[in-house]
This record gives sequence, structure tokens and C-alpha cells, in this order.
Amino acid sequence: MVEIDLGFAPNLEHIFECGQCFRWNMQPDGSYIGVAGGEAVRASVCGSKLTLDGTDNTEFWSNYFDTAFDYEGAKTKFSKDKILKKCIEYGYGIRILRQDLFETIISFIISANNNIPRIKKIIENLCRICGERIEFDGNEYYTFPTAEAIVNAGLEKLSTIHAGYRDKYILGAAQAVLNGDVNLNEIVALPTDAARRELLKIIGVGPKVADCVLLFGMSRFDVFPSDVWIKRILDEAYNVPPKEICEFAENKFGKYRGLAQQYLFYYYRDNMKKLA
DNA sequence: CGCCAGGCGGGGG
DNA sequence: CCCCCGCCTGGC
Repeated sequence: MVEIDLGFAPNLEHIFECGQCFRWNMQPDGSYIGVAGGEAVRASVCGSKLTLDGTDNTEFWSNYFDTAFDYEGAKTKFSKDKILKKCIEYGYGIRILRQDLFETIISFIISANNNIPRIKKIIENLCRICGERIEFDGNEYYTFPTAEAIVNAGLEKLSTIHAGYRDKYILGAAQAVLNGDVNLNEIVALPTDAARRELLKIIGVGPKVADCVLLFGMSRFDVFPSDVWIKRILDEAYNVPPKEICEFAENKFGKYRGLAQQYLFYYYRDNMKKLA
């Protein structure tokens, strides 16, 4: 078991349901089971700590939950804005997970023009057909596949994961990573704008997917992913039209604007749901 | 049945 | 450069 001290009582729902990840599922007892780093683990809250059953790898999971970043400091600065303050009070436990880059690219290619329940199903199907089987707590789970495993599966087999027209994008991205056309080790070393340009070369990766990859797979907090929800939210909350979102976010929220985006998104998505 | 859901690629103006 | 259309699939 691994214990992680996040400085205050963690809120798993805030972390896992804010739209950044697809492989964590709430259990009947309120804990979450997820797969990352080749391990399946159960995350639960124990007092002020996050505990992970099924692993001894403190180093990996401390990095995954980004224990180094000063969330309290960022939240204090953000709270000068009344609207953001309200969002932070609602989703105070949000953290940006440091997810695997390749997994994030493939996952957000799948996310395009899609909804979360279906995205999760497709990713689980993908892992089942070409990930590695692992066991945890009497059940079977599958690791996220390597680029090589996806290429070896081929398009015909990939068509069975029900990704629709995205299956060829998944295959193409995996091929590009495998043959070196896309070099992930080089991309992570690039400044954000240059890294974005490289990501946009991948067929199936547009501006929104690229920004999600930068934020969730590369911890670049200086991006502000803008999807239909964020467009609605910025119009409603700040009266900012879509074309001005990028500039507005940079000026208003500063270098950690990607984190601000998560607080806004989490609050307003729940809030707008209730209205419907 | 039609519509659309946390975009994107491709084609035409 | 911008805009517009079609798109796999599943749910309503």
C-alpha cells in the first residue's frame, strides 16, 4: 500500500470526475479503481491521506498525483476572481494528474466529438484487445497498450473497439510514434507552443485535443483547452466570445490557466446539468 | 425516425 | 484564412 499526503483531505470525485482521465471508476464504497503505470490500484481516502492499495510504488504515484505542485497557493491567487472563487469552493480537491503522454494522445483522439461514457468504453475495449492483462482484487484489468501493440493489432481488429471513424486516427498515431515520425521524447522537451505544433501534425489531433494533451499528458498549465462547454461557460460567466477566449484566459488567469479551466469546467458542467 | 455528443479533416469560397 | 459539411456510434 502507498500513502500519499496531499496536505488536506483529498476528494477523489474532484480528481477523477473533472474530465481529465478515463480509466478511474467509482466503486460502491466510494473508492476508485484505476489503471496507470502498469498497475491496477484502489484509491481511497483515509483521514487526510490518499491511500492506494495494490502497489508499493510510492515514487510513481506521488508523481502521478503531482504532490509537488502548490495547489493551495494557486487557489489563493485564483480566488481574487469572484467567479473562480465560487468554482474552487465547489471543486476544491481538483488536481491535474500527470498521465502518460501516449495514453493521453490516444485517449483524447478518441474523445473528439464524443461523450465521456462512450469514450471510457472505447478505451477499455482498446486496452482489452491489446493491453496486458493484470489482476487486482480478484478481477482482471488491462494496461494501456503500447504503440507497438496497437500497430500489431491492425485496423481490422481496432474496428472492434467501436471507435468509429477514429480507429484509423488511433492506428495512424501509433504508427507515427512507433516509426519515429512523432518523437514523444523530443516533444516533452519542447516549449509549449512548439510542442503544440508537433502534436497538431498527428491526424486526429486538432487544437482542442492538442491542448488537452499538453495539459493532462505534459503538465503544461499554461494552456486553456477550449471545447464547447468552455465556450458556453466563458460566454455566460465572463461574457467573452469564443474567438477571444485564448487571449482572455492568458490575461485573466495567468500561467496556471489550465488549472483554472478545470475549476470552471467542473463547476459549470454540474451546474448546467442541474438546469436541464 | 432525427438529432446530437467535451472536434476534426477535407474541400470550397 | 475561414466556414461548412460529413462523420462512427450509442442514446434519447
